[in-house]
Amino acid sequence: MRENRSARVFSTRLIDWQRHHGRHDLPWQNTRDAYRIWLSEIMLQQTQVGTVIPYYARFVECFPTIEALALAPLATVLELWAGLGYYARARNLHRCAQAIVADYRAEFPRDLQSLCELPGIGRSTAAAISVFAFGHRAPILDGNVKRVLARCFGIDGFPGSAATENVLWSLAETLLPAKHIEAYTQGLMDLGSTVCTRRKPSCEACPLHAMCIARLDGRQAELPVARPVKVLPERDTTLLLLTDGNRFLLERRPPVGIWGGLLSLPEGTGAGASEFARRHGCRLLEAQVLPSLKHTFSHLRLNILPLLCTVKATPHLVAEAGWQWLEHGEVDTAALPTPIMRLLKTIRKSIPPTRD
DNA sequence: TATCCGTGGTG
DNA sequence: TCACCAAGGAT
Repeated sequence: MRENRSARVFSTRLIDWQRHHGRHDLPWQNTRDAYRIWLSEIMLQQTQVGTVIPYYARFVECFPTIEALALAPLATVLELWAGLGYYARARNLHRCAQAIVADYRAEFPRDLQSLCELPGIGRSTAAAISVFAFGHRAPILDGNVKRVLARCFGIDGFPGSAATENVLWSLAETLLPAKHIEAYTQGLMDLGSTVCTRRKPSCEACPLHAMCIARLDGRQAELPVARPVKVLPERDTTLLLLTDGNRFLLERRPPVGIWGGLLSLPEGTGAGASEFARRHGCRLLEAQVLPSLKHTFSHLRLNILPLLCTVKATPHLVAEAGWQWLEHGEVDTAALPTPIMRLLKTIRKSIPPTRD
């Protein structure tokens, strides 16, 4: 009974706050187009709004409908996704579009269970689509919501742990209002990203401040409980950067794993550079060790040691399957991971174009 | 179930 | 420079 009243206060204040202070003009708002809502939700997974906006615009322009996306080659999808990270999302996006076209006549299923079974759509994303596209009652639980709930209800425990996450899901379910589910759901995310921020939350502007346990106890800085610290493993890798002055030699990465499906530079050793060049129809002219660059993933610190190999390519050389000679001018639009993209752009500037 | 998956913002 | 993490999902 008390729980119900608390839930009503929570949702009522949040909905009212969202109407006056929430975000209403993001590119994927003010539509019930499930395709666009889905696309935005996938891009927004672990990714901030400001980063997503330009990618979302390019996708909508290039693929106005889910059929257009389903019909596109995966390589094209990856090119547009390059730089956004978590590339499994792009592969799942493409597979999901094809599944919806093939199995659902290009219309998104309207029930939560069917949505959850589609590639790349988990419980929270399925709920967001249900709410914003269909107006259905379903709880989301992203990083913003976890933070708001952990503070407001004083939930101890790291939200990434299964036990704490279960508590948060139950809470999210309990709090759902009977009406205005869209404003409620959007309000939860807006509050988390603009008021109940990770550091220095603006509690004076919060519609929940009177009932927020973290604020009442002065524990805003301690909740939600931070991830347990662990040292990231570190790895060195030598990347071979073959160029004949006009082109770079790129390798298609395996479909799963780091940078899955993208083009990248082949791993190798300095000692094998000459043999490597010969195997690709080139003669090694000069090898130059470039300054190393560090790249931190969510689970790994990679120390990249680039080896610039200037080669003489045989005329009309064609790359083998899985390999690709990329013209210097094609670098900007290729499906390259960000550090490789940056590296190639840097090198390109320092290499005078050669003529045959 | 804990780990694997990118990148950029922020202080 | 560095830690921490953001509209999470798959395995």
